[in-house]
Parts: sequence; C-alpha cells; structure tokens
Amino acid sequence: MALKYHAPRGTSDLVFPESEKVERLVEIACEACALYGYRRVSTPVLESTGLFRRSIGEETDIVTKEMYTFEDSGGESLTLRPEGTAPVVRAYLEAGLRSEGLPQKLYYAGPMFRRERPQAGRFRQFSQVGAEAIGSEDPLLDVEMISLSVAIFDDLGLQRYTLLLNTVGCRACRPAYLEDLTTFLGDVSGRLCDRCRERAKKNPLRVFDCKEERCRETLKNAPVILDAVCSGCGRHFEEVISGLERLGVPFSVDKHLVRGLDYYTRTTFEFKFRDIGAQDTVSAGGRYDYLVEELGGPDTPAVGFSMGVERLVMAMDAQGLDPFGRRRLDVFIAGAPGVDRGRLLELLSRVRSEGVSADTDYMDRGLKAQLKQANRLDARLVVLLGPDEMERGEAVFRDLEESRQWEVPLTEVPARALDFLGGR
RNA sequence: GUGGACGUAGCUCAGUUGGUUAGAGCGCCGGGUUGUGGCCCCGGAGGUCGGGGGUUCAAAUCCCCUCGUUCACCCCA
Repeated sequence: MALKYHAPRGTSDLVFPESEKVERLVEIACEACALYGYRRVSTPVLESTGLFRRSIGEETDIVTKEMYTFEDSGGESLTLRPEGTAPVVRAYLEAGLRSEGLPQKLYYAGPMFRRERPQAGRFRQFSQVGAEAIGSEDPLLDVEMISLSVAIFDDLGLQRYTLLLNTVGCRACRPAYLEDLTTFLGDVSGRLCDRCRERAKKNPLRVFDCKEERCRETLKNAPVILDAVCSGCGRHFEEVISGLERLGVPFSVDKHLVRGLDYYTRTTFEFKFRDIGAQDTVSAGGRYDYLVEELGGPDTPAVGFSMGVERLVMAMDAQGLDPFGRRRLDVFIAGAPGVDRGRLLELLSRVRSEGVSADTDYMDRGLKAQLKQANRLDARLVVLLGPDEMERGEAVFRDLEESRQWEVPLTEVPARALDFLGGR
C-alpha cells in the first residue's frame, strides 16, 4: 500500500486477464477497419507541438491546458499526441500518399495523452482506434465511417447505443452563422450564466451544451446552424442521412452537437452509451475538409472518426459482455520428486514446438503444489513424470476436469497431447 | 482548474461513545495422501491502520496539514 512508486495519475497498468481482453478487443476493431478497406498507419507518440496547435486550434481546451508539452535537450518543443487525426494527416503528407491514389483509407490504434482530471471514462493516457479517409468529399464516405463504427460495436456484441448527427457547415456558411449567433448571444447576454458568457467569446457553439435551465430557455430562439448552412452543406447532409437510412442505421439529428476540435467541417457525429458514467461518448468523428491544406498540403477533403478503447471496455462490462473466452494453458508438465529435470525441460520444449502452450514448475514445489498450480493456470492437460515412469518410458496424462489419468509412451507425448487437446 | 466522497493485510471490507498483543472472508504458503489439483478440515505467513503534526494517561478512532484514489463540474474518446 505504501509503495514508493505508483502509476502516474490518470494512467494505469493492465494486468491479466484484462490485458489480453483489451488486446483482443483492439484486434477486433482493427480487423473491422481492414474489412472496410482501411490500411494500418502508425505514427510516433511524439510530434512537434506546432502540429497540434495548428490543427486542433489555439483556443481549444486541449491546446490551452491539456497537452503534455516539453522541450527536449535540443531545444525543440515536442508534445505527446492528444489525438490521432493530425499525426495521420501529417504522415499522409510526409509519405506522399496522394500519389498512391485517392482516397487514402488509413486506420490507427494507440495511446493518446491529455492532462485532464481523471474520472470514470477519462484518463490521462488512453487508447483510441480510429480511421481516416483522405481525398474524397463523397458523403457516402461519411456514411462509411459511421457504419464502420457500427460494425465494430456489432462485432463486439454491443447494443443500445445512440448515434447523434449534425453538420457544422463549411467556410462558405459557418462564418456568417457564427456572426449571427454571436450577435444573438450579445443581445441576450444578460440572461446567460457566467460560463455561457465566457463560451460566447471563445467557442459560441458550446453554449448549447449548457445545462442551466435559464440558458436553455433563452437559447431556444437562438439561430441554429443546421438552418443556416449553405446549399452545398445542406445537400451533403441530406445524402449522409439517406445513406444511413439505406443501411438501416438509426440516428437522431442533434442540432446542437459540437465537437471540441476546431478542424471539423460539415458532418459531425457521436456514439453514446448508457451506464458508463458521465463521459459517455465512445466513438466520435466527422469531416475535416481543410485540415490537409492547413498542414501544408493541397486542398484535400477528408473524414474520420476515433473510438475510445477504455470506454468501449466499460460499455462491454456494463452490458455483461465478455466474448474473449477463458484463457487456458494447454499443458502443465509436473515432475515428481527425483525426476531428471533435464528430461522435463526437453519435453517442455518438444510440446511447445507443436504450438501447444506449456509451462512447468520453477518453484521447486512438491507434486501436490504443482498440481495446484496447474489447476490455477486452468491447464487442460497435466503431463506428469516421475522416475518410475521415466524408467518405463512412459508419462502420465491427467485430465483435470474429468479427474482421469492414463499413461502414454514418452516419445509420443507431443502427438498425443495434440490429439487430446484437439479432441475436446 | 473547482467541488464532494473515500484511504485499515495481495483483494473486498469490519473495527461499537478514543481503551490492552488490529480482525473477517477471499487469496497465498504448508499439513491432512513415502508421488496427485479442484471440495472439506487444520495450521501459518502477511499490516509504518496513506504520510506528517497536534490533543490525550491512551488515537485506526478526535483536530490540522499533506499525499493519493474516486465521482462530478469543465471538457472530451
């Protein structure tokens, strides 16, 4: 308890069996991405600080107070990545992927870092699996992102999620809308809470998230972006909607859905789950048609989403899902007193060569304790060897579940073990 | 950054209005079978009661500070 070192606040160790459950879950998500034609991309966890300041937005909470930024000994400002999209776009540009043909469909998985106060579903180091499709403005690609998210939920057996959908316009229509909204907020300023007045300056759209009754009442007459969007954005949104309907993906339009990163344009979406705490968004994404250009590339539209792995796990737990099965050891090799350990070692190696997981005692335990260990490891088969058997050229196979045991010739142990394991 | 709750054994927790060597269940180790697990029985190891200071004859218990965990706000995956 009074240990000298702990995992840093907001980070945690993942130990068995959770470690392997999470690994499997990420694997399932990645397989779905591949099924949808996305290719893996891996970027460093460190990037130049400027990349994030530029892409996420100077005024956002992430950039102003949540980044792990430091200067390395060479004087360069580096930041532990707080999200995955900007690095992927940077990698796309750096590798010249445009020449590989468009759209470039990429997915990634890995840790992200944000220095926030931890709570249920929020950590300083967390993992995301995400996908990006760069180079097309086809609304069906927006639909694909959403249905990829749905596919991952389905593959994991997750149910009862809510999909919220909105559009935040483009540079043709958003500025005018923001101006209208700002004007409106200025007019009703006296009726808003302190927080909303602050938001009105920094990120006007956020006022719609306010839970204060008075603010909600006041904002009922506020202009809504969905109504103010230009014809291009309006048409795009309609096509996303009809695509979702075509696929039978239920959703609801949330006119006030706002994303926290500045680069989003047009479509934005969020998947929410119940019973996982206040941080209930498990997957979110949208279009970012200007980001590639913003980072120095040519005018290139793009869409993407990312999913919080820890929140996914919480949703699985909340729904009582554990599709990973129990992790069992195939064979435990136990040695009776006086046995030649060199022979055990040899046997262990031969069994493992057959692709059968195997372990043995390294604690100099008595036979009884070894059996106990085998039971603890949930071993499917115990191979027992003692001086007597050795002399006869035999080994004892013990089936822990059936409490039966029989002898097999020593030379046939690997093959017979395979038979036993395969025949169950 | 703000607010609430909580820190007793590896884990989950008891611990009466402050009162002797701080407990339980689970887990761990050993025994009950000269070489056989799971159930049962017996025994054992394991604790600076988060840390520091104070009050008191006496503090796990009361007070202050501190560190940590957790939930919520903010914000987000």
